[in-house]
Amino acid sequence: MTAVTIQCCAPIAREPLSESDAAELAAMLKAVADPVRLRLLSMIGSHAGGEVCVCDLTASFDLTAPTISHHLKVLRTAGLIGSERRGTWVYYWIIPAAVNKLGELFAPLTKPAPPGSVDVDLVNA
Amino acid sequence: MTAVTIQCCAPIAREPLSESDAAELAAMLKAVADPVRLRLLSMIGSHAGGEVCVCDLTASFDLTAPTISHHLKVLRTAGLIGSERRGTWVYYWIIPAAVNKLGELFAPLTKPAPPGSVDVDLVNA
DNA sequence: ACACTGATTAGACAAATATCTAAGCAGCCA
DNA sequence: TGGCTGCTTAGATATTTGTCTAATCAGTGT
Repeated sequence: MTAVTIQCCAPIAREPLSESDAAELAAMLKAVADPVRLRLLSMIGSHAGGEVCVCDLTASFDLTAPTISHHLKVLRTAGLIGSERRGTWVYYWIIPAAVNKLGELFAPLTKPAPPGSVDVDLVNA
Repeated sequence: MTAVTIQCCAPIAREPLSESDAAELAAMLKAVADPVRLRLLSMIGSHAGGEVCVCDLTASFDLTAPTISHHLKVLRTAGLIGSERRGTWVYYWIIPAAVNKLGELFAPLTKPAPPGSVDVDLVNA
């Protein structure tokens, strides 16, 4: 299905990143480099149905609603999630292309995998 | 210290991260969520021979030596690179297992999809 | 219109951080 | 020994950031 992989950069261990690519990627990484946002992203991304209501997220944290809202905004601004209001509630979903982009950045060099087929199996050990 | 945990977590879109896993991963991500450190990491990781002398890194940046040293320390503390002094110079190398760990975090879920599995259905259960 | 709930925005503040200068440490070489 | 170079540590500072409270916006239902 050739997942939509925004092409940006080679894996980090293949060639040096340009200054601008590094800046762009660092901005995305900064968005996920927070425990709360990481959990939010995984909650949203792993949720059956592909969408999560904010109301289902806040309960899992010991934080106020504005704080959760702030973190969601950071993720959204970074292009990692999308959102839409439907009636009373606001729903969030993950944007796979953006997440894939990060995955490719740290992809191992043992296998120069073309987009779509990532066969990381060294987890087995 | 930086416990070198080779394997840690399922991809971010497979299941919600635990609080402690999120904290551990966020610490690693924070280390790479900086343009300078990203470039340093890619310079080190992509260098032929697997090692780079600090003296070869500083020239590429418009920063003072102590600042570069600081960033290298952050990467080293996060377990992403190793270092050793040999004579006059200090060499750095990448630690692939740590980088792979990040790659797996953002790995796409294309593979473990048995027929009729939960894909992206917009049905509100 | 009004009240109520869900979510975001605005503003404030403490904590973390990226950068610098100055100082210290480790090897080389004359 | 002394001086020189490469790198790190220490301390200071301005900026960024995570969190809160208070206020505001958006929808629903009397």
